[in-house]
Amino acid sequence: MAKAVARKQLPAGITPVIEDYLKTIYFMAQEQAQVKTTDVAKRLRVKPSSVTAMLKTLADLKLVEYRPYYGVALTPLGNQIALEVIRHHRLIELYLVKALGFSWDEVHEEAEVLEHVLSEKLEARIAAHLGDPTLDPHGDPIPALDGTLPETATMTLADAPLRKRLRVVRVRDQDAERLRYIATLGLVPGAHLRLIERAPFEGPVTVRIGKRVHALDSRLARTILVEEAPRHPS
Amino acid sequence: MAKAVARKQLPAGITPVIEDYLKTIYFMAQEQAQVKTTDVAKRLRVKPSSVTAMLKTLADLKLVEYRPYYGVALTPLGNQIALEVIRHHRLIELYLVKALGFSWDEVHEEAEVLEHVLSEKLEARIAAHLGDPTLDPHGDPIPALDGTLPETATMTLADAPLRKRLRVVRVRDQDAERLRYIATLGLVPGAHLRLIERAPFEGPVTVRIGKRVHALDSRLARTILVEEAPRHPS
DNA sequence: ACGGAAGTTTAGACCGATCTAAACTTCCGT
DNA sequence: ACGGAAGTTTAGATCGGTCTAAACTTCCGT
Repeated sequence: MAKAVARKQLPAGITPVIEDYLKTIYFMAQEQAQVKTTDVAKRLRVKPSSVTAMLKTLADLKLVEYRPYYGVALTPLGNQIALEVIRHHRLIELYLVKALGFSWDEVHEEAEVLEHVLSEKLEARIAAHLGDPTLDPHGDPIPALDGTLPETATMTLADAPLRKRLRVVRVRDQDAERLRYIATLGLVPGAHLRLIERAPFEGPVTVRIGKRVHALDSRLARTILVEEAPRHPS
Repeated sequence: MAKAVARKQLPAGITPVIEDYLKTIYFMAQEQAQVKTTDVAKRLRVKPSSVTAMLKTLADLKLVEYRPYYGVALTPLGNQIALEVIRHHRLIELYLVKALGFSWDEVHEEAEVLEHVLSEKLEARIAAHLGDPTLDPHGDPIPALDGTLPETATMTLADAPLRKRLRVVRVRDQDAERLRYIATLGLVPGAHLRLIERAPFEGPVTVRIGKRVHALDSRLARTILVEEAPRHPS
């Protein structure tokens, strides 16, 4: 009982909250050049002043480079920790689906909590049990132990070529409702489809999956990553 | 990200720390009539003054009955929460052994952390996956959802009858080192043995397990619960 | 080139959980 | 029956993480 949560090796005082900040900064850095206080605050649903305070703490711990009024960036150490947490998250998501029958829209929430308390030992057993997987249930790449991140396709359904045979490789969404909707369309990783039509002015996109045809909002289409599929059906 | 950890239904502000206090008080109450501040402090490895502070908090939350200078006892509500946490703990222990190949000496530590973050949904899936088990890997009973606790044998190896055929039903120890030792002796739940001799003055106890004979310290023997085994081998 | 809006940081407070040091109870042995 | 040791509680501090309110920067548009 009581005993402190032992953390692998490096820095001692890494709390779940710190892990969340690092993860957030990590994700935002690959969406925008400058990661700013307010952005972090919005994502984490805290006030900007709280973020400022935490950024100072993180800077003291050498986890981020923080320049007041300008922005923040992860140090190599901060980056490594972010990737470890993301690895935990995605391993857990996949495990819950594969081993315990969760659906892909349920696992994000669970993983959000568990990622912070997964011991190295448990992580290893889970990874082994899954055969050292590289993709989670949404097609998101699972960082390897050495911090390597398998890169995946970058073409979205919103700008894929018409008429070609495509395969869904990744669905970049964590909202349970939308994921359920997307699943009813059959737009899960591995699914094959063709882009029939793209309406102008960021309008909806029409796809055929099997025999069914669906119109998709372009914002939704932009969250679905695809690649050109090799000659003929699965 | 961020989102608060939603707790089932009843009281809102139940933190992991509170859960640990409740669990501790629960266990101590069945070992001794009076649960006193210092005892709790020792078990949780905090100072007595910290315990006093927390007991007041718990009393405000109607989780305990606290009488200064005398002692503390769980209310029905506190008891219920303690049992929920214990259920989590033991389900997790069993799951780690059955599903992920952990050994019985590794699981306590893991469960100690995970018990506080297990969602109701995950608990349900794990319980179902295990077929709604009633005993964890050490033979400790798993509280049912309704708070029912399957009672197990109370006869210890230290005061079991000589020469009779016995079966180990429970090993009341959480120390990894000792558990490993006990396992090498084959004294795991389900094992059969006979008590050969009991040295006087709380001296060691001699047992035969299969063909092997071992002398056990009486304190160790007292942590091993047995029952008389029905006619003939497993 | 400069004034104001938007964004950011500082100052100060709070809460949960812990600590140390000091005061207070309890109770046991004489 | 009472004095002291052991146990317990109070008082006040600290730490992590958050908040509000006020001050300060940045930068854009005129």
